Amino acid sequence: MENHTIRIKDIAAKANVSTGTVDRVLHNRGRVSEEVRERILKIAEELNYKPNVLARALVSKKIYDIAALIPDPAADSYWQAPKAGIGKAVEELKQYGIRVTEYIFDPFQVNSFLQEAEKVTAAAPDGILLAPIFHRQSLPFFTQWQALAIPVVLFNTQIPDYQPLMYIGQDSYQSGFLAGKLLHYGCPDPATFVVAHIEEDILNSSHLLHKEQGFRDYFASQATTGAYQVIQIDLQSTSETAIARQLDQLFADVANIRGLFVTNSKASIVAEHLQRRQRHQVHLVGYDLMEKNLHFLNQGVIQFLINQNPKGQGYWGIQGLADHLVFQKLNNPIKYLPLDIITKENLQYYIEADK
Amino acid sequence: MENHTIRIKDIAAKANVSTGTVDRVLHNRGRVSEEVRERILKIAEELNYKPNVLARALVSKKIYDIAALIPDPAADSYWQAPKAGIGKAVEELKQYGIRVTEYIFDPFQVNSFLQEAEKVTAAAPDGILLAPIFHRQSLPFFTQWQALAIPVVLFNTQIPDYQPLMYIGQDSYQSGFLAGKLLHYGCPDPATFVVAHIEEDILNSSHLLHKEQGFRDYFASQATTGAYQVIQIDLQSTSETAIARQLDQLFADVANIRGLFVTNSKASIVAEHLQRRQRHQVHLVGYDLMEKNLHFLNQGVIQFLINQNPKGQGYWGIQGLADHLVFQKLNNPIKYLPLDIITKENLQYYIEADK
DNA sequence: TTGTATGCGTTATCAC
DNA sequence: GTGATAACGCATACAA
Repeated sequence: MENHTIRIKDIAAKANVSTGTVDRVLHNRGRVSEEVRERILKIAEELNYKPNVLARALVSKKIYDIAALIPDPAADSYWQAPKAGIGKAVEELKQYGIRVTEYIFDPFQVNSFLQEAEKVTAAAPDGILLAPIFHRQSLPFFTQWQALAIPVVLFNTQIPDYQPLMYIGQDSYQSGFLAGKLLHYGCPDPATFVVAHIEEDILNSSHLLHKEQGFRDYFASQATTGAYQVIQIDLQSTSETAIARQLDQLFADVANIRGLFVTNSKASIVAEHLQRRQRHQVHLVGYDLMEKNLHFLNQGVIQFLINQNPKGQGYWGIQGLADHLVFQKLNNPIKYLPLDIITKENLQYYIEADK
Repeated sequence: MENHTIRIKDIAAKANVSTGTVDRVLHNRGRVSEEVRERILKIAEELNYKPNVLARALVSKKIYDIAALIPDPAADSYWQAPKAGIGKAVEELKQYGIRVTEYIFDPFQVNSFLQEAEKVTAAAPDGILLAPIFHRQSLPFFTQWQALAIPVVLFNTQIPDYQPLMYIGQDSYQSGFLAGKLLHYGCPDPATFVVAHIEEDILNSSHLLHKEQGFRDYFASQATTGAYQVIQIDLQSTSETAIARQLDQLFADVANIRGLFVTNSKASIVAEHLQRRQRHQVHLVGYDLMEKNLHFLNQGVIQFLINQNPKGQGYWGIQGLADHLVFQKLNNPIKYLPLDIITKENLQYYIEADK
């Protein structure tokens, strides 16, 4: 009864060669006769050899440098969470030689992104984690990095027509679909629902359009179709009260609005307005556990938040890169994180959740 | 610039002793003069020494035997998931010397539990993971195992007045509270809501009573209190159609029932009845992603399921034991898993979720 | 009471 | 082309 896990030594013995030779074929370093090579490969296969990761990490002095190209949390606090997730992954993986250098850009300054991306290229890291919020501007870098054979993991925003090593994030379309369900369930009677985009460059943000499409399709898919109307509004805060004015106008123009769906993490801006105008009959669904959102969730102004699990996105992004670089494990190229439904009553278990 | 992580050798050099001596004080094996002992401890502290887990696991031939005392999935398929979670954790931890032996008991046979628990005691494992669904019968074993200094981790069911190494599971009370919210949000008008316990020995299952209490308290906490009535029903299926009869009786006796809350994983039993009787206006909330439940979730008969994350419970249970046994890491004694809200539209991301 | 030597499985550097 | 062999950091049997 062979109980012990089989090691390089075992396959060396079985093949009548030394461990050095086995190692050379297992790592494709050549300098091995074809005949021996095939024999060893076959035996390794038969014995179902699995390298001991611990021993490998212990002996390997190789440091894997990963560049994390992420927006500045100081400019938009949403990005605190992915940063925290990255930190958590680093903590777990540093003993395996994973190092992460962060390149922080201003999410409102394209130039800042371009600068930092250039730095990343110059640093020639072993892997790149990136939130490609500037769609168009990201594309040339992808081709650069591809040419340099640097694996890239994307999170937060999916980029059509580009296949990274991995994408980590949510299915935007389905999350909009879910938002439709949540508003509909709380208001089954015929009504008008509003999709609100806030302070976004919509045309450069296809994922927000996917959310809107999912939302519209939910209502279109209901049997009693026609009873629901979905309209869209694009809120830009050029001045302090600009958004308030736009919303007042909306409610003046459109009758029977019973629900609003905010497609990014800024539902609190709408919530504040609803509360001030005492529009208790209007339900509100948004994204992300931002402090301000939580305030209005607890007040009952926001009914549900869909958690994009931003911390998990950072965490799994680094993990995915590590799987590729050190563990040679291949993952599914798309990792959709769950669409967590957060309400006042289950919030507490998500704010301290680790992953 | 000292960059490398500090090792036993480093502190040995600094203390002018050998690595063997340092090792002896670090592991409290005695045979070291008090003077040297203190010096070493102080230096280790100063240098912030952290043992290299990899090297330790590599060299240690110690096998940690963990006994998992769990109900038979064949008797109640709910228990498949914790079993799968245990398997996943074992897969990740076996290279650290973690072995798990499963002791499977019939969840409907107290004697079966007693037998298996005795076996566990006889096996004298290094740790125990247990779903204590037989409350009273578990208690004497806890004292036995405590006397033997075997760490115990509980999952699924919290036991009052007993402090295990860790409890993994949900906050039953809060999940009932959440169920109240979900039914109320979908039916804000005055109505009657029913708490249904199915095929359970209620008096021996305090966690179900906690769910009921949370549910009741939700409605009691609403401003418009008095508008909602909450009643309880205990469904026992002595015969094929017994439950159908009880439910028919319920709807005959009580007017204006708009929602049902099933406190265990058997909401599908109620769902089947609601569908047959075409009671579309009655909402249904239950627990767990059982195949039958998913069927009715997709049919729209069940509106929401609260996911107890049973796979995660098994997974984190073993992880918690491993943290204690091999990594010497101390965890919070209570790990409440999130109350995941599952609906048709976000289901897909939970059925294949890994943890 | 203390120090030395050996091995865990893998990698990498040498000689041959 | 191939096979010894030394290291990685830690644990431990044994020698001193």
